[in-house]
Amino acid sequence: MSKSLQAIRGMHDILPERIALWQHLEDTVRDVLTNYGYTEIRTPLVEVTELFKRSIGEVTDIVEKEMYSFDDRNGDSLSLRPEGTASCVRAALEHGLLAQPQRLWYRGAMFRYERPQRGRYRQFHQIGVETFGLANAEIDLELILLTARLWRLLGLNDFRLEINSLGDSDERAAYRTRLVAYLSAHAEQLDADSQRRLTTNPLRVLDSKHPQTQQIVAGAPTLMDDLGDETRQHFERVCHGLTAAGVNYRINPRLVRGLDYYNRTVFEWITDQLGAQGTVCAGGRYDGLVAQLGGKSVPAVGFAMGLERLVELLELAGHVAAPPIDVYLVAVGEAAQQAAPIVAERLRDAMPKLRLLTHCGGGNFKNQFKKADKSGAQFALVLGETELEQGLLSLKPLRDEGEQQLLTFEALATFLGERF
RNA sequence: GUGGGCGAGGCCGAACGGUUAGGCACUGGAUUGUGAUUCCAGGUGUAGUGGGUUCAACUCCCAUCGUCCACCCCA
Repeated sequence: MSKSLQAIRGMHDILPERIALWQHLEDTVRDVLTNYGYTEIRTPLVEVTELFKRSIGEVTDIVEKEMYSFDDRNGDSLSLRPEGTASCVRAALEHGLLAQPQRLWYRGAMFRYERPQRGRYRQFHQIGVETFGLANAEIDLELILLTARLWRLLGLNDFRLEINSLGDSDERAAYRTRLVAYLSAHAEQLDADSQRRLTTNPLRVLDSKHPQTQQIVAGAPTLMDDLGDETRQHFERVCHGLTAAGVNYRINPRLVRGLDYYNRTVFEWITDQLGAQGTVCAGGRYDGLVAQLGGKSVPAVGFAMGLERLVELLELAGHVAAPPIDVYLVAVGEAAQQAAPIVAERLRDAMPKLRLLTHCGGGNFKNQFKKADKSGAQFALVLGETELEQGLLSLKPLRDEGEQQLLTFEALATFLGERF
């Protein structure tokens, strides 16, 4: 058990008992996105390392110490993708998708070499959405409203929405200077991590969890004061739209995102039910990234959600979507066992929607009925010597009262057809 | 990378320095062609691994591996 082969630390199997939950989540998200006019894009799991360095930021933790990077056989440095936006932008650029506005989404595994803990894994799964060529606040709003709808459909209502504006790059630079000045004046009261970030990434000091640092931060200047008219109006339009749509939100002036490419609107959906990793969906605007990766300047907004975290919430909420089957075909005796798959095919032809499980592997009646019961099937369909001789099938209800009846195939198809 | 908790059968799990409770699940039987209830019987553990202390270790100590939680970071 302990010394046998096992999955890599932080990478987990998703077992059959849990798969219904995953599929429910994935299907719901896909349907919502499709209905909003978004199309899926699929990109490779591996990209040249350079792509992530240039998009996420060379000095971010993700790039500095969390990427699974390796040299290809020809010496190129490649990396497993730690997030989806960079690949999406790369693909859009490469295939000339950016001449028009695009609404794209993707799903799949991401990889980060972090210490695993609740809600955080080395291989984890995201569904992300990226829009290109849309500069107005309305698209920021659409994305947030879309996620709000998604939570409603999933029955997840314990989230809070936090939003902020990071301004444009020059505004942020001005703010950064003011912030560094303020924090430097209190440098000796900051925790060690925050002192270090003072030089590397001062904005991140804002969301430090250290109590004493938080006290200092509480008195810090806020970015809002440095926003110009245009940026401010953009943000206000998003806020007003949320209000008009009846979506509650909280402006959190200390909300900054960990990836360098964000500007203007940033938002996070947060829950308190998952311990320390409470962010379930997060994103924002990144108008500079496309140009940064070599394209023309194209505005962009996107977000990503963490599926492991959402699945855990669905589970906590009591969603147990085990897929029951409709009919379990019991076949006892050599001849019946051989005939069963053929009969099953005829049933499937007649009722394409029927969820029919054929018993395979022998066993007596008692044995097979036990399995029929366990399967959750509504009915057991019996094919034994008697049925075979008479060319009939027995149908027995397993979930409610009712007699077992001997039916012709046609009568059976009619009966089941009315139900499934 | 830092700090802490935890490792017993397929799963969960009590107690205890002196030959490992119990529950669930599983298998067979009571029922020869009929499940879920009930009753009876049964199998599965060198207690993650290695070392130490002890007359004696699942229990105490150390190491190692794994896992979980938190910091960091982030979905």
